[in-house]
Amino acid sequence: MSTISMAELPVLQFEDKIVETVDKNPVVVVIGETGSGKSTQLSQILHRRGYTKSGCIAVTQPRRVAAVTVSSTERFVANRRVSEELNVPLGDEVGYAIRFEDRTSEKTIIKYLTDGVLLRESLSNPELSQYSVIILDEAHERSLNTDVLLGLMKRLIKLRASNLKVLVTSATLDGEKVSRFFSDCPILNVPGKLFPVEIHHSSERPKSYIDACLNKALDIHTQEPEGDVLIFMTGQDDIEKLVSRLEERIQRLEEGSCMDAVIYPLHGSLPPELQIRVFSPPPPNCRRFIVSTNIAETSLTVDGVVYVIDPGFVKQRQYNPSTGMYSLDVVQISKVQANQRAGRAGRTRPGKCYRLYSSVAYKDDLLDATIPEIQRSSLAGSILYLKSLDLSDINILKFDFLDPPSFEALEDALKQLYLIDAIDDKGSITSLGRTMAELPLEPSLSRTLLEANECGCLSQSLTVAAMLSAETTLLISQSKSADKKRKHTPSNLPDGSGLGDHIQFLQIFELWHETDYNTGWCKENNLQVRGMKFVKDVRKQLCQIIQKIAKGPMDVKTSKRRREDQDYRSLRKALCSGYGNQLAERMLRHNGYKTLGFKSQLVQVHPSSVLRTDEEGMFPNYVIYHELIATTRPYMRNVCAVEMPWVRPVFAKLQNLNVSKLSGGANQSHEEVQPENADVRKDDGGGNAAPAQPAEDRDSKILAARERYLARRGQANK
DNA sequence: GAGCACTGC
Repeated sequence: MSTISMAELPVLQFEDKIVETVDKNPVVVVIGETGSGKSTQLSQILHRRGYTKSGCIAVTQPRRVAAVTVSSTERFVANRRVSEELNVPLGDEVGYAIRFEDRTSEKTIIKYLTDGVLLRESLSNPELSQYSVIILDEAHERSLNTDVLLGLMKRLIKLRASNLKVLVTSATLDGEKVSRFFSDCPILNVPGKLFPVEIHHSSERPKSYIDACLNKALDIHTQEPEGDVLIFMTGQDDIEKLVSRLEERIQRLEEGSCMDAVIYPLHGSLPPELQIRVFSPPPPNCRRFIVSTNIAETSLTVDGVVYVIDPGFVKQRQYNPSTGMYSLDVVQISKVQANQRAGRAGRTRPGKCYRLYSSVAYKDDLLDATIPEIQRSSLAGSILYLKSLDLSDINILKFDFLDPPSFEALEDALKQLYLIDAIDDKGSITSLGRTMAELPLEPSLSRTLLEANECGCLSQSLTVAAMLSAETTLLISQSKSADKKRKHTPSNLPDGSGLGDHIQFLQIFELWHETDYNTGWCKENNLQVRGMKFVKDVRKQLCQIIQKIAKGPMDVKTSKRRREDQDYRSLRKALCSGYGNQLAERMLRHNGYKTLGFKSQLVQVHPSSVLRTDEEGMFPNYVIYHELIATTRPYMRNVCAVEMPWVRPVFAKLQNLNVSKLSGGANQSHEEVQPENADVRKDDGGGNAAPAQPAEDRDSKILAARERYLARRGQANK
């Protein structure tokens, strides 16, 4: 609940300046710190000044409000506030659209939406002609979708120069860069409403972060006046360790020597009822310690925090396109993140932030901004999306990104798309690819769905795709101690008939379906109710889209498994069409696997898998995997037993792969794949953009990979 | 006995 009245919002003092700048320029960067009111006021200012006469105003956000915090009518904080201030019912003049929920009407003139939803709209209306203004809010968070949108906006303002205004809100540290991207457009600075935060740096890095956090927390508790403490850790493990040690040390403090304390862990896999504890105020004369992952950096705002302890690390997922493997690494945070964390101490009154690193380290070691997601992800989905837009004036490899992904990452995406028939051997999108782009799924799953439709197991594949979309949010996480207790009470959940995790996902959902989607059943089986409901929603949405594509009813009904397909052969075959490039072959005498994709690697089945071994203790000869993830070792996560002949068609395509053709021309040289307008961005100073590889190097790599593949294929055929 | 940070169409 905000206590700042409208008149106090800093952004309003700049109204004339903002309107004048927007009038004269197609794109404006707005640097507005927390509390400036930019999310709620920019749209209203432009509405007041007539910008809604020719269309509506879109305000995009990278995410909706965390599901645990809100009632069903507050998907965006800003959204509710704007409708109140304009004194109109939500969903009329002011509406919102998120996945599964469109609360807009013909009357809507200001529309809040996630950037993913705007991308979907753009698919059916590439010029986004209904909008006169598009505000990309929180663009500094640089989500994958925001980056795609930034590129599309740059293009769109050329096409709609006369009737479109774009506003991009950003952080202090990278506003210049965004401005350069948009041909040096003006930057407006709007101050925030945060209270001052005193920053204390350590003189050196501690040997143990947990110890250092522990000591700092106790110092605060014994020496500083009241106010809650927020501590940023990298993951559940460290959080649990710190929480238990902090509890122990605080108990040992002399009674009456300081106020009471409560300690709350906070991370995404915590059940909602434990997450919301941090929103209820503490009892009187009691200090709260919140030991949290990054979730408290942007997603959840905890009121009452006065002290922040920031060790300077975060766990980050990144994709390596040359191996097709994800890794989850602990990395240093960026300056933007460090400032965001510090700001969490100044929301209600002046605060303090203790950084467990030196000011020199802040200045010299930390990157200005976090490496954008687009440089850390597999791009198959985004590339397929862009291809389906039919931007005839641009080559996909020249698409103008604020931070271009590496050539390797683009090439990897093209190869993946080719192998699942989404693009042809010249790199043009196929009709299959167009259909795949309509589905809100990663391309490999879209492909599986379409194949399953041909094989008569569409319904099952819809379930698997939906379950995989929610997967990580399904199981309620157990702390280590609870895990030990559970060992003797084995799960009643089906085991995938030993065929692997995909099949288990299918069986779980079918069982839930038989209970008529009973929430008690979820709890009994240690499944997150929210996660399972999400699966149901995704499945429903996929059904609707599939039926729309097919222009008629399809067999999408969830049903008990049919007698004639006891071993799920059709489904597992269909999976091979989507995941043919993610096939692994077991080693001769042990349970390690080697992958048979572009680059062969030694990997293990993830310990959480339900894949079963045979009488001799061996796993199946071939499996397909959903993803490779390197944690302590390289693992295949979510595997499914398959048979070699099912994958042959994909292998035949691998053999004929000519990647230079896929990327738009056999003679394409290294220079040609630079983005358009490269001149504008030569000195973007980010240094994050990975350089494109020389063409000869690429070709020799591909040749070598092909030889290895042919050698393997010879063996496999024996 | 090893382990998944956080979002989203």
